Amino acid sequence: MDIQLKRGLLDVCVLAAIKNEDSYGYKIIKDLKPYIELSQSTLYTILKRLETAHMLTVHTVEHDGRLRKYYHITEEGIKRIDDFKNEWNEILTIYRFVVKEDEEDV
Amino acid sequence: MDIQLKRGLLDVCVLAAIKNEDSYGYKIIKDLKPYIELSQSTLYTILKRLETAHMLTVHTVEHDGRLRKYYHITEEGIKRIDDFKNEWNEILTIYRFVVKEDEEDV
DNA sequence: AAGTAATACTTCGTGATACGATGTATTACA
DNA sequence: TGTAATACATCGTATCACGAAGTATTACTT
Repeated sequence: MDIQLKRGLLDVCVLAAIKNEDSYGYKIIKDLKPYIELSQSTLYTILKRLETAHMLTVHTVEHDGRLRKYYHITEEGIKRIDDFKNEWNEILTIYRFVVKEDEEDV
Repeated sequence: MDIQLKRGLLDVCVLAAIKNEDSYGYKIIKDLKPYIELSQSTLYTILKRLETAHMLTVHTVEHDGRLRKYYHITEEGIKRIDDFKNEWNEILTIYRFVVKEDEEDV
């Protein structure tokens, strides 16, 4: 998929991935794989960004002798998903414009 | 609207705006305004990028004593719109994932 | 006649971002 | 013994949207 189209979707996808259950980096990548592929460097960049924006909190848990960083969504993170759902209507309007122009002469 | 969400849509919108009739910068901005707002600096950056990518061609026409640069879509530009329409299904899948996760506990 | 809005294109600088490359470290399995 | 899987971190880079500022003409308003 076009890189540019992914932008704007990535943050929300990550938030959606941790919304119902706290999760950690490696699992998030695997969970999202069927929908959107993202590399580790991309994911950790996003997680750090979302943490700075207070959309999630982090807590470290020991698991099988190694550390895992679990990410927990905050109220602001939930609001971010809501905002996205509202913005979706604008996206749809734009999509319809493109299709309309495209089919005008078919 | 979220800046990131606009990315990926911008290029295609501009191409859609010139698809049925050659147009020029100032008019493109006005035509797109109801759907997506973009500044002059943004638009001209996009037009230059699309020209470099051979998705459109430029020809200058004198109009009322001043020069106007008309943009004409190419086959590749038309293909770009087609590609976008295909990618739209992936976007929809992602959208549905976000909504599904979001409504799981409602 | 003077001033302002609209038309029309250009360039510069900047912050945000996705991602490849690379590194570290442990566990599981062949 | 080796390799894949698990798990997180950092650096550098190219791309990009956009504000700011500039240039120049036409059209209107006062």
